Amino acid sequence: MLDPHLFRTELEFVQAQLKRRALDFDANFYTDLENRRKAVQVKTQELQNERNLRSKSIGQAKAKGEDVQPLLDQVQGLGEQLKVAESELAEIQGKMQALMEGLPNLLDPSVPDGKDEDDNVEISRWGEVPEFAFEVKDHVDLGALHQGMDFEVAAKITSARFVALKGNIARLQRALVQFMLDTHIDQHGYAETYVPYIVNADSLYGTGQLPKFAEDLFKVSVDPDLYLIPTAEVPVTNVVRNEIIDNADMPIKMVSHTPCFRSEAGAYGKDVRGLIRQHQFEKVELVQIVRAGESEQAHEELTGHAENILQKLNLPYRKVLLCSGDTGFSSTKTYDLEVWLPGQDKYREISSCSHFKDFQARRLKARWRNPETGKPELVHTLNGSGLAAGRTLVAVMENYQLENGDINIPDVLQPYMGGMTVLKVS
RNA sequence: GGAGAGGUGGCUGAGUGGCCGAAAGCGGCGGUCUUGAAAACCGUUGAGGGUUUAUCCCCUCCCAGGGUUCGAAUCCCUGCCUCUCCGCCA
Repeated sequence: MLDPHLFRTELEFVQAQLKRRALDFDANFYTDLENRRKAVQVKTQELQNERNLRSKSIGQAKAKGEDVQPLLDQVQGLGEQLKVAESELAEIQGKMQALMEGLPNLLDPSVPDGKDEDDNVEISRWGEVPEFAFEVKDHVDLGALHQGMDFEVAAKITSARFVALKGNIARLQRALVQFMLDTHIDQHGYAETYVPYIVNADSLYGTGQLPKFAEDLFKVSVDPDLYLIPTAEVPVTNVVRNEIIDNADMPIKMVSHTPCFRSEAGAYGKDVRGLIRQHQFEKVELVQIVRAGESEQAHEELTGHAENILQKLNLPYRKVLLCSGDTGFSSTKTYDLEVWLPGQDKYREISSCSHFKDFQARRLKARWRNPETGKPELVHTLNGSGLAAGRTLVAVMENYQLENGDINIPDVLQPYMGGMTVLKVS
């Protein structure tokens, strides 16, 4: 949610900024609503004040043993007036709320204008794209060769866009997760966090998935409304919902490994082969809750933490700054990390690191107490994949493959694989 | 699943219709004292919003949502959550 104060003081600026999102914000509609809100709110509060004063005098008169009937006669009808005013106010506020919560975050000035992913800006590249002296296999063929990746059996168990992993391939994914967690905990200073995988609507509202993106979610219960998490961002960031955090506890850095569930509505026909786009996948997520002045630097650092995983795995990747048209609803600025996939002969997203400023915090009512002012202030939130484990598994398999289909195990993963150095095709 | 007890400020906890945004204690902040610190003492200390240049003033909030009433933390209804005991279970 955007700062309502900004709308009142710098409406043209907001309008111009939303235009970068290809959003035509109707300022007249807003101004109209806002003027009505102001008038009705003032009127309502005046009536409330009058009611309070009169009620108080009735109380005092009664205490003195006076006859209160004349006073009671005076308040005749006031309750009805107030009821009308209050419901009118509630209606206007509801409309205002609906308008505001549908608006995306304003983009950071450094975000380039553009229409879609083709206009994203490459910031850097790391690593050598491997040259193979043989025809490379993609992870689907490699997985089949190792009898470790079975899409048919998954489809039988549930439906399309799921996978069953077996044997060393399953273990390799687990090794990746353990390695990522240990690195973020021991080297990057994150606190391991275990959270529920089913969340309520308030939590999804807080991070911005609801009310706009309900169709992307798996709903598992109607009463109460509960959903499978699309990312650990939701439960982990909601740790601080409705909290006022002590200065001493800031900044908060949490890392969590969870499965993620996405309905992928509207993605039919995209990435139908393999592990790239599934309804369920494993991800290690980094979340930071920081002071306003620290968030930009935190964003760079957090992205660096995700990059460090790729570097330790020696996987070639590039860092991309998303353009205005590709930046997510809640984000003010997002870096994507794209790993090289030999099976596709291109870079594919493996991590998305976003900075939300106070956009989520305002929805979450997540604040910290600034010791300088003694007052609560909205925190800034950030998150990023560190990394998507399923896609990392794909990247390792494809980049580390040998001609006969064997897969070398990256050095850093070998301790997690019982000392194995290579996965042999049996 | 059955029975009972509860949800009040940063925390503990009093408050059963008006004098309550709310006692007391703890914690925090400021001060006195002290070379400094501790202790002691004094003062101060919830959040959100409206109006305003600002002060002032006003409104809302005692788990959430409804209701009763001139007036609700307090009474009624619904929901959610927590705790205790029993049963069951990993």
